[in-house]
Amino acid sequence: MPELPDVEVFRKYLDSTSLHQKIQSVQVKNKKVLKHVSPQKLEEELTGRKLQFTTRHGKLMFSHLDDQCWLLFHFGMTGYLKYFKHTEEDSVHDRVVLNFANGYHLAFICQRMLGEVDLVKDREKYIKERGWGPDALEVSYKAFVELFRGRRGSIKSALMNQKIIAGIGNIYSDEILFQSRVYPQTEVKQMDEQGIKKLFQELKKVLNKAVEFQVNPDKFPDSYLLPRRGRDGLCPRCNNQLQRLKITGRTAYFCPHCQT
DNA sequence: AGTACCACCTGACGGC
DNA sequence: TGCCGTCAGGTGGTAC
Repeated sequence: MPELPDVEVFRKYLDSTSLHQKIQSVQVKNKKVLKHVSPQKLEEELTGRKLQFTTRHGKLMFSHLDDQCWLLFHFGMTGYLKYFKHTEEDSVHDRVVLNFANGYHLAFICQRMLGEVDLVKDREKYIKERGWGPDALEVSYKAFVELFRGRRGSIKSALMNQKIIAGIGNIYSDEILFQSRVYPQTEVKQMDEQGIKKLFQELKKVLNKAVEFQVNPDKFPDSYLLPRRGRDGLCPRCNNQLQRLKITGRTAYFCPHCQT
C-alpha cells in the first residue's frame, strides 16, 4: 500500500526496530526484487554492518550504512516491512531478510514483486538520475507553483507523476482532489492561483494527517474520501454516489457533485 | 510534453 | 469445481 504516508510509516517502523544492530546475515529469498545488485553483492555489503538512520524521498526509502552506501527500499504496489523474532511470524511473500545479531529479523515483504531493494552510493545523485521531483512534504508553495506552470494534461496525472512531485499515487491524489473540490480531469492550465493554493494546502494537510493516523483508514476523519473509496461508496460531504473514471490508466474515485 | 498501451508480477473476485 | 476476464495504493519503455 505504499504512497508517501505509507512509506513514512515504514521509515519510522524501521527506525524504531532495526537501527544500530549488527547484521549477521542476509537472505535473498527472491532475487527478482534485486534489479541492479546481485544477491552476493548485497549480502557482502550488508553483513557485519549496521543501519544508522533512514530517510525518505517520495516513495523511496534509504537506510544509511555509511558515507558510501545506502540500502534502498521501493515498495511497488504490495511491499512492506516486518520486524520479528520467530521464523513462523514471517510471511510467505518475504523477498529479502536481514538477520540481526540479537536474533530478530527484518523482512522486505512484497507479494507482487513490483518492489525493489538496491544499494545506492549517492542518495542525491540517485534521486536526480531517476528524475524524481521534490518530495511532496518538503516542497515550498513557491516551488509548487512553478512545478505546474505551463503544463498540459489533467491535474490528477500531474499529481501522480513522480517526475513532477514525488510521493503521491492514485489513492492520495483522489483524496487531495476531493478535499480541494477539484474534478480530477481538470486541465492543469485551467487551475487559477486560488485553486493551486488550495491544492497545495490540502496536499500538505492530507499527507500529514495520513502519517499522523498511521495510514489507518479507521482513524481518518469522517470528511475523508479514502475509507469510502470503492464500489457503492457515498460522498462524505453530500452523500451522493461516488463515480469512477480512468485517468492515465488508474481508477479515480470522485464526487461529481462536490468536485467541479 | 502527454498519453495510450504493454510489460513486469501475484492473487482475489465475480460470472459463466 | 474450474476457467476466464478484470482489477489491484507502482513504474519503465515505446510508439504516437
